[in-house]
Amino acid sequence: MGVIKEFYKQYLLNNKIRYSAQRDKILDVFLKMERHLSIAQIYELVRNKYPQIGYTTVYRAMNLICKAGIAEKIDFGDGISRFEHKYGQEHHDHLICLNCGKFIEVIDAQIEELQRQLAKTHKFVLKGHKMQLFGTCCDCSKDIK
Amino acid sequence: MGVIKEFYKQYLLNNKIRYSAQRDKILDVFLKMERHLSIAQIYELVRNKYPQIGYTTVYRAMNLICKAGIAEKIDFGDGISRFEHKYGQEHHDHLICLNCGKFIEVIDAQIEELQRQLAKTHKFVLKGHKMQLFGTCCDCSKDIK
DNA sequence: AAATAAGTGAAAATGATTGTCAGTTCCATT
DNA sequence: AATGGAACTGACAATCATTTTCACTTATTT
Ligand SMILES: [Mn+2]
Ligand SMILES: [Mn+2]
Ligand SMILES: [Zn+2]
Ligand SMILES: [Zn+2]
Repeated sequence: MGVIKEFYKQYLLNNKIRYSAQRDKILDVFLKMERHLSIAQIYELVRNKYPQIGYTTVYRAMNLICKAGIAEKIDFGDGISRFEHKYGQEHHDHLICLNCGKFIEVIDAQIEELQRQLAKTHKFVLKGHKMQLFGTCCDCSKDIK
Repeated sequence: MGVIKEFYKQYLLNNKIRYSAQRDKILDVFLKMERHLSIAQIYELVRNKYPQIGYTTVYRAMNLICKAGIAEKIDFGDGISRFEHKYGQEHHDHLICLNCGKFIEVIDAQIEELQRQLAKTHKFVLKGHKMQLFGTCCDCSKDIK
């Protein structure tokens, strides 16, 4: 059994939440999936393997998985929440292509440090941040030109 | 007549869009208002002065004002769009208090420069960015402690 | 003035997300 | 093993911000 599943079970145990068959299957799907899928896409994957599981249950399970710290809900500003892996992943931000929707995960230690300083300057206790750079990716720049 | 209103009229003229009484009044309200108001709040202000103007018209007018480059729609991730002044304003990002909702407008030249470099590194043609720092503001830190 | 185009506002539609609730499953206690 | 309560499920309804529709009015052009 994977370490993440053990971690999840422990989280549920600590919070007196049951580890149901549905939650197990949805976690499996999430752990195997590509990054940044929407609920609709995750539900589609779930439905292929376990057609009896409902949409609402996927919603609830994903919210639980987020609360446990295994997934993170991300918002690219298009009204659709996407989920990405969080457990054991380092923090990163996103470069998003406005043309094809592709995105690149980026991390810049200098920016992160400057963000901390900026918060300090304004006497904010920093809890997190969101940074998204929008533009045209390398491939799309060629096409457009 | 203010320079912004002239600019708006010119934008509408260039795009063969009429300058209606409603659009005029909604622009007036927007130009006088505080920053970062939602549609519901803008509509409330509009309704006080011009009770005959409908909610839908406010929506449409604000979208136009955005397209003209006079307002900018901002998304703090809570499902509600807010609008801020853009004409003649310098770009800035936001520090947002998770406790009281207050926010501070910030700009950091070093971060902006590093963002440009980061995009360049990944061969992205940068069009814009969104950066929000979340935390607890100075006042709320006191209260919580 | 007539014809055409654009704008308005009330109401309905949309779409993502959350709440409800009757039926089911799980667990601890007898 | 039986039972009673708590948690869970899934279909459906509700919510809420935003967009679309459409009959009607207003402005512009011929
Ligand atoms: Mn990512
Ligand atoms: Mn601002
Ligand atoms: Zn692209
Ligand atoms: Zn605060």
